[in-house]
Amino acid sequence: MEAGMAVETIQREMTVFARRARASAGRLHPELSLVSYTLLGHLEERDGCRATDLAAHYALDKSTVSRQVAALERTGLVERRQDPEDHRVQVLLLTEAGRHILGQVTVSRRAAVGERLADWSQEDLERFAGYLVRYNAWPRSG
Amino acid sequence: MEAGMAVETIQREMTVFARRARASAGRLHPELSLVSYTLLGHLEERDGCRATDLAAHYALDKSTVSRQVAALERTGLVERRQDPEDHRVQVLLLTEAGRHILGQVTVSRRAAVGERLADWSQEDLERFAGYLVRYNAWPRSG
DNA sequence: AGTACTGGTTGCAGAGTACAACTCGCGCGG
DNA sequence: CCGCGCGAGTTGTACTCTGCAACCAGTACT
Repeated sequence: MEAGMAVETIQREMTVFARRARASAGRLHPELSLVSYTLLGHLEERDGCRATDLAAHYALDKSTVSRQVAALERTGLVERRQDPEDHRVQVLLLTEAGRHILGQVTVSRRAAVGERLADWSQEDLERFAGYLVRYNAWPRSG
Repeated sequence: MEAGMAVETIQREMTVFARRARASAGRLHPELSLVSYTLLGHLEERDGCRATDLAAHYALDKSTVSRQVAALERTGLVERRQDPEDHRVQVLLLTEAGRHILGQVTVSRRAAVGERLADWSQEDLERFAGYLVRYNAWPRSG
Protein backbone atom coordinates (compact mmCIF):
# COMPACT_ATOMS: atom_id res chain seq x y z
CA MET A 1 0.00 0.00 0.00
CA GLU A 2 1.28 3.45 -0.89
CA ALA A 3 1.26 6.19 1.75
CA GLY A 4 -1.36 8.46 0.14
CA MET A 5 -3.52 5.45 -0.32
CA ALA A 6 -3.34 4.53 3.35
CA VAL A 7 -4.18 8.10 4.33
CA GLU A 8 -7.18 8.06 2.06
CA THR A 9 -8.34 4.75 3.40
CA ILE A 10 -8.04 5.99 6.94
CA GLN A 11 -10.04 9.07 6.18
CA ARG A 12 -12.70 7.15 4.27
CA GLU A 13 -13.13 4.44 6.86
CA MET A 14 -13.26 6.87 9.73
CA THR A 15 -16.09 8.60 7.95
CA VAL A 16 -17.98 5.40 7.39
CA PHE A 17 -17.65 4.70 11.05
CA ALA A 18 -18.91 8.15 11.93
CA ARG A 19 -22.04 7.79 9.86
CA ARG A 20 -22.89 4.39 11.20
CA ALA A 21 -22.20 5.41 14.76
CA ARG A 22 -24.65 8.26 14.48
CA ALA A 23 -27.28 5.99 13.03
CA SER A 24 -26.95 3.21 15.57
CA ALA A 25 -26.71 5.65 18.47
CA GLY A 26 -30.12 7.02 17.70
CA ARG A 27 -31.57 3.55 17.40
CA LEU A 28 -30.01 1.99 20.47
CA HIS A 29 -30.48 4.81 22.94
CA PRO A 30 -33.33 7.12 22.13
CA GLU A 31 -33.01 8.55 25.61
CA LEU A 32 -29.49 9.83 25.03
CA SER A 33 -28.33 11.20 21.72
CA LEU A 34 -24.81 10.63 20.50
CA VAL A 35 -23.94 14.23 21.23
CA SER A 36 -25.25 14.10 24.75
CA TYR A 37 -23.52 10.83 25.32
CA THR A 38 -20.17 12.14 24.25
CA LEU A 39 -20.57 15.27 26.32
CA LEU A 40 -21.43 13.24 29.38
CA GLY A 41 -18.50 10.99 28.67
CA HIS A 42 -16.17 13.93 28.57
CA LEU A 43 -17.54 15.26 31.81
CA GLU A 44 -16.94 11.94 33.45
CA GLU A 45 -13.45 11.61 32.06
CA ARG A 46 -12.44 15.10 33.17
CA ASP A 47 -14.52 15.00 36.28
CA GLY A 48 -16.27 18.20 35.32
CA CYS A 49 -15.30 21.06 33.04
CA ARG A 50 -16.54 24.26 31.46
CA ALA A 51 -18.86 24.53 28.49
CA THR A 52 -16.11 26.21 26.54
CA ASP A 53 -13.86 23.23 27.05
CA LEU A 54 -16.48 20.94 25.59
CA ALA A 55 -16.90 23.22 22.62
CA ALA A 56 -13.18 23.28 21.97
CA HIS A 57 -12.72 19.57 22.34
CA TYR A 58 -15.50 18.61 19.98
CA ALA A 59 -15.11 21.55 17.62
CA LEU A 60 -18.63 22.70 18.34
CA ASP A 61 -19.97 26.20 18.53
CA LYS A 62 -20.46 27.44 22.06
CA SER A 63 -24.12 28.05 21.35
CA THR A 64 -24.58 24.41 20.44
CA VAL A 65 -22.94 23.31 23.64
CA SER A 66 -24.99 25.79 25.59
CA ARG A 67 -28.21 24.28 24.30
CA GLN A 68 -27.08 20.71 24.75
CA VAL A 69 -26.04 21.41 28.29
CA ALA A 70 -29.31 23.15 28.97
CA ALA A 71 -31.14 20.04 27.80
CA LEU A 72 -28.97 17.80 29.93
CA GLU A 73 -29.62 19.99 32.92
CA ARG A 74 -33.35 19.95 32.25
CA THR A 75 -33.30 16.17 32.32
CA GLY A 76 -31.22 16.22 35.46
CA LEU A 77 -28.11 14.57 34.08
CA VAL A 78 -25.72 17.43 34.67
CA GLU A 79 -25.51 20.14 37.24
CA ARG A 80 -23.99 23.59 36.87
CA ARG A 81 -22.06 25.17 39.60
CA GLN A 82 -20.82 28.74 39.67
CA ASP A 83 -17.10 29.04 39.88
CA PRO A 84 -16.51 31.12 43.03
CA GLU A 85 -13.26 32.43 41.53
CA ASP A 86 -14.80 33.74 38.33
CA HIS A 87 -18.48 34.39 38.11
CA ARG A 88 -18.49 34.08 34.36
CA VAL A 89 -17.74 30.39 34.31
CA GLN A 90 -20.01 27.53 35.22
CA VAL A 91 -18.43 24.27 36.13
CA LEU A 92 -20.43 21.39 34.70
CA LEU A 93 -20.70 18.23 36.72
CA LEU A 94 -22.38 14.89 36.24
CA THR A 95 -25.23 14.26 38.61
CA GLU A 96 -25.79 10.86 40.11
CA ALA A 97 -28.50 10.23 37.53
CA GLY A 98 -26.14 11.30 34.78
CA ARG A 99 -23.48 8.96 35.97
CA HIS A 100 -26.02 6.18 36.12
CA ILE A 101 -27.38 6.66 32.60
CA LEU A 102 -23.92 7.09 31.19
CA GLY A 103 -22.93 3.81 32.76
CA GLN A 104 -25.85 1.97 31.24
CA VAL A 105 -25.30 3.38 27.79
CA THR A 106 -21.62 2.72 27.98
CA VAL A 107 -22.26 -0.90 28.82
CA SER A 108 -24.60 -1.49 25.93
CA ARG A 109 -22.43 0.44 23.52
CA ARG A 110 -19.43 -1.45 24.65
CA ALA A 111 -21.34 -4.64 24.00
CA ALA A 112 -22.22 -3.51 20.50
CA VAL A 113 -18.73 -2.37 19.68
CA GLY A 114 -17.20 -5.28 21.52
CA GLU A 115 -19.16 -7.69 19.37
CA ARG A 116 -17.38 -6.46 16.30
CA LEU A 117 -14.08 -6.57 18.12
CA ALA A 118 -14.69 -9.94 19.71
CA ASP A 119 -12.32 -11.87 17.53
CA TRP A 120 -9.52 -9.32 17.70
CA SER A 121 -6.44 -10.18 19.59
CA GLN A 122 -5.65 -8.16 22.66
CA GLU A 123 -2.56 -6.90 20.90
CA ASP A 124 -4.55 -5.63 17.92
CA LEU A 125 -7.10 -3.97 20.17
CA GLU A 126 -4.48 -2.08 22.05
CA ARG A 127 -2.64 -1.08 18.94
CA PHE A 128 -5.84 0.11 17.30
CA ALA A 129 -6.81 2.11 20.37
CA GLY A 130 -3.34 3.56 20.48
CA TYR A 131 -3.50 4.66 16.87
CA LEU A 132 -6.81 6.41 17.41
CA VAL A 133 -5.57 8.24 20.46
CA ARG A 134 -2.46 9.26 18.62
CA TYR A 135 -4.46 10.47 15.67
CA ASN A 136 -6.82 12.57 17.76
CA ALA A 137 -4.09 13.94 19.94
CA TRP A 138 -3.07 16.23 17.11
CA PRO A 139 -4.07 19.76 18.14
CA ARG A 140 -5.50 20.95 14.83
CA SER A 141 -8.97 19.88 13.78
CA GLY A 142 -9.31 17.39 10.98
CA MET B 1 -4.55 -2.07 29.06
CA GLU B 2 -7.52 -4.29 29.76
CA ALA B 3 -9.76 -5.42 26.89
CA GLY B 4 -12.90 -3.53 27.87
CA MET B 5 -10.79 -0.45 28.34
CA ALA B 6 -9.37 -0.68 24.86
CA VAL B 7 -12.83 -1.14 23.41
CA GLU B 8 -14.04 1.92 25.22
CA THR B 9 -11.10 3.96 24.07
CA ILE B 10 -11.69 2.91 20.50
CA GLN B 11 -15.30 3.88 20.66
CA ARG B 12 -14.59 7.19 22.34
CA GLU B 13 -11.81 8.22 20.01
CA MET B 14 -13.74 7.28 16.92
CA THR B 15 -16.51 9.54 18.10
CA VAL B 16 -14.18 12.43 18.72
CA PHE B 17 -12.89 12.00 15.24
CA ALA B 18 -16.41 11.94 13.85
CA ARG B 19 -17.35 15.21 15.48
CA ARG B 20 -14.23 17.00 14.40
CA ALA B 21 -14.46 15.66 10.88
CA ARG B 22 -17.93 17.06 10.51
CA ALA B 23 -16.86 20.43 11.77
CA SER B 24 -13.78 20.79 9.62
CA ALA B 25 -15.55 19.46 6.56
CA GLY B 26 -18.09 22.23 6.71
CA ARG B 27 -15.36 24.80 7.13
CA LEU B 28 -12.95 23.61 4.50
CA HIS B 29 -15.39 22.87 1.71
CA PRO B 30 -18.59 24.81 1.94
CA GLU B 31 -19.34 23.74 -1.58
CA LEU B 32 -19.48 20.06 -0.71
CA SER B 33 -20.89 18.80 2.57
CA LEU B 34 -19.35 15.85 4.30
CA VAL B 35 -22.30 13.71 3.32
CA SER B 36 -22.13 14.69 -0.30
CA TYR B 37 -18.43 14.12 -0.29
CA THR B 38 -18.71 10.64 1.06
CA LEU B 39 -21.47 9.75 -1.34
CA LEU B 40 -19.42 10.97 -4.28
CA GLY B 41 -16.47 9.05 -2.95
CA HIS B 42 -18.46 5.89 -2.81
CA LEU B 43 -19.70 6.42 -6.34
CA GLU B 44 -16.17 6.81 -7.53
CA GLU B 45 -14.94 3.79 -5.66
CA ARG B 46 -17.72 1.58 -6.95
CA ASP B 47 -17.85 3.26 -10.31
CA GLY B 48 -21.55 3.93 -9.92
CA CYS B 49 -24.22 2.26 -7.82
CA ARG B 50 -27.82 2.48 -6.74
CA ALA B 51 -29.25 4.83 -4.15
CA THR B 52 -30.20 1.86 -2.02
CA ASP B 53 -26.60 0.72 -1.94
CA LEU B 54 -25.53 4.08 -0.62
CA ALA B 55 -28.22 3.98 2.03
CA ALA B 56 -27.16 0.55 3.19
CA HIS B 57 -23.48 1.35 3.25
CA TYR B 58 -23.84 4.50 5.31
CA ALA B 59 -26.80 3.36 7.39
CA LEU B 60 -28.91 6.19 6.07
CA ASP B 61 -32.60 6.22 5.32
CA LYS B 62 -33.40 5.91 1.68
CA SER B 63 -35.29 9.19 1.79
CA THR B 64 -32.17 10.95 2.98
CA VAL B 65 -30.13 9.50 0.17
CA SER B 66 -32.84 10.36 -2.28
CA ARG B 67 -32.66 14.00 -1.29
CA GLN B 68 -28.90 14.14 -1.21
CA VAL B 69 -28.72 12.61 -4.65
CA ALA B 70 -31.33 15.01 -5.93
CA ALA B 71 -29.20 17.88 -4.72
CA LEU B 72 -26.08 16.44 -6.30
CA GLU B 73 -27.91 16.01 -9.55
CA ARG B 74 -29.18 19.57 -9.39
CA THR B 75 -25.63 20.82 -9.05
CA GLY B 76 -24.55 18.57 -11.89
CA LEU B 77 -22.19 16.34 -9.94
CA VAL B 78 -23.99 13.08 -10.47
CA GLU B 79 -26.10 11.74 -13.25
CA ARG B 80 -28.88 9.19 -13.01
CA ARG B 81 -29.37 6.57 -15.62
CA GLN B 82 -32.30 4.21 -15.85
CA ASP B 83 -31.33 0.60 -15.61
CA PRO B 84 -32.63 -1.00 -18.81
CA GLU B 85 -32.98 -4.33 -16.98
CA ASP B 86 -35.12 -3.03 -14.17
CA HIS B 87 -37.02 0.19 -14.53
CA ARG B 88 -37.23 0.72 -10.80
CA VAL B 89 -33.56 1.26 -10.31
CA GLN B 90 -31.51 4.29 -11.24
CA VAL B 91 -27.82 3.82 -11.62
CA LEU B 92 -25.97 6.79 -10.18
CA LEU B 93 -22.82 7.94 -11.91
CA LEU B 94 -20.30 10.68 -11.33
CA THR B 95 -20.32 13.34 -13.97
CA GLU B 96 -17.12 14.88 -15.19
CA ALA B 97 -17.77 17.86 -12.96
CA GLY B 98 -18.39 15.55 -10.04
CA ARG B 99 -15.16 13.71 -10.62
CA HIS B 100 -13.35 17.02 -10.82
CA ILE B 101 -14.74 18.45 -7.58
CA LEU B 102 -14.21 15.19 -5.79
CA GLY B 103 -10.60 15.20 -6.88
CA GLN B 104 -10.03 18.70 -5.58
CA VAL B 105 -11.65 18.04 -2.24
CA THR B 106 -9.83 14.76 -1.87
CA VAL B 107 -6.52 16.48 -2.42
CA SER B 108 -7.13 19.14 0.19
CA ARG B 109 -8.61 16.68 2.64
CA ARG B 110 -5.72 14.35 2.16
CA ALA B 111 -3.41 17.24 2.87
CA ALA B 112 -5.24 18.03 6.09
CA VAL B 113 -5.34 14.45 7.24
CA GLY B 114 -1.88 13.76 5.95
CA GLU B 115 -0.52 16.57 8.05
CA ARG B 116 -1.56 14.79 11.19
CA LEU B 117 -0.20 11.54 9.87
CA ALA B 118 3.00 13.05 8.56
CA ASP B 119 5.26 11.65 11.22
CA TRP B 120 3.73 8.18 11.17
CA SER B 121 5.74 5.35 9.81
CA GLN B 122 4.52 3.64 6.72
CA GLU B 123 4.02 0.51 8.74
CA ASP B 124 1.82 2.26 11.28
CA LEU B 125 -0.22 3.92 8.56
CA GLU B 126 -0.93 0.66 6.88
CA ARG B 127 -1.73 -1.10 10.09
CA PHE B 128 -4.07 1.68 11.16
CA ALA B 129 -5.83 1.65 7.80
CA GLY B 130 -6.09 -2.11 8.00
CA TYR B 131 -7.67 -1.96 11.43
CA LEU B 132 -10.25 0.53 10.28
CA VAL B 133 -11.17 -1.52 7.26
CA ARG B 134 -11.42 -4.59 9.38
CA TYR B 135 -13.61 -2.82 11.90
CA ASN B 136 -16.00 -1.47 9.32
CA ALA B 137 -16.16 -4.70 7.39
CA TRP B 138 -18.37 -6.14 10.10
CA PRO B 139 -21.86 -6.45 8.62
CA ARG B 140 -23.90 -5.16 11.56
CA SER B 141 -24.06 -1.45 12.16
CA GLY B 142 -22.25 -0.07 15.17
C1' DA C 1 -54.73 -11.53 -12.24
C1' DG C 2 -53.19 -10.98 -7.44
C1' DT C 3 -50.17 -10.52 -3.91
C1' DA C 4 -45.86 -9.44 -1.96
C1' DC C 5 -41.67 -7.26 -2.46
C1' DT C 6 -38.17 -3.61 -3.99
C1' DG C 7 -36.48 1.04 -5.46
C1' DG C 8 -37.46 5.51 -5.02
C1' DT C 9 -39.99 10.13 -3.86
C1' DT C 10 -42.47 13.30 -0.93
C1' DG C 11 -44.67 15.32 3.34
C1' DC C 12 -43.67 16.10 7.79
C1' DA C 13 -41.48 16.84 12.01
C1' DG C 14 -37.48 17.07 14.98
C1' DA C 15 -32.54 17.30 16.18
C1' DG C 16 -28.00 19.52 15.59
C1' DT C 17 -25.61 23.14 14.10
C1' DA C 18 -23.50 27.78 13.02
C1' DC C 19 -23.49 32.68 13.04
C1' DA C 20 -24.52 37.00 14.89
C1' DA C 21 -25.98 39.89 18.42
C1' DC C 22 -26.40 40.25 23.03
C1' DT C 23 -25.48 40.23 28.47
C1' DC C 24 -22.55 39.78 32.27
C1' DG C 25 -18.28 39.57 34.69
C1' DC C 26 -13.16 40.12 34.75
C1' DG C 27 -8.86 42.76 34.21
C1' DC C 28 -6.12 46.40 32.48
C1' DG C 29 -4.43 51.13 31.23
C1' DG C 30 -5.75 55.77 31.91
C1' DC D 1 -12.30 55.18 39.74
C1' DC D 2 -13.61 54.67 34.66
C1' DG D 3 -13.83 52.95 30.32
C1' DC D 4 -12.34 49.51 27.19
C1' DG D 5 -11.48 45.07 25.53
C1' DC D 6 -11.89 40.24 26.36
C1' DG D 7 -13.88 35.78 27.70
C1' DA D 8 -18.03 32.86 29.07
C1' DG D 9 -22.43 31.94 28.09
C1' DT D 10 -27.35 32.73 26.14
C1' DT D 11 -30.74 33.67 22.71
C1' DG D 12 -32.70 34.58 17.98
C1' DT D 13 -32.66 32.88 13.51
C1' DA D 14 -32.08 30.07 9.72
C1' DC D 15 -30.51 26.09 7.52
C1' DT D 16 -29.13 21.14 6.85
C1' DC D 17 -29.51 16.39 7.87
C1' DT D 18 -32.19 12.93 9.29
C1' DG D 19 -35.93 9.31 10.02
C1' DC D 20 -40.55 7.77 9.64
C1' DA D 21 -44.68 7.07 7.26
C1' DA D 22 -47.32 7.19 3.28
C1' DC D 23 -47.15 6.74 -1.23
C1' DC D 24 -46.13 5.39 -6.43
C1' DA D 25 -44.09 2.45 -9.87
C1' DG D 26 -42.07 -1.63 -11.44
C1' DT D 27 -40.90 -6.66 -10.65
C1' DA D 28 -41.43 -11.46 -9.22
C1' DC D 29 -43.74 -15.35 -7.70
C1' DT D 30 -48.15 -18.09 -7.71
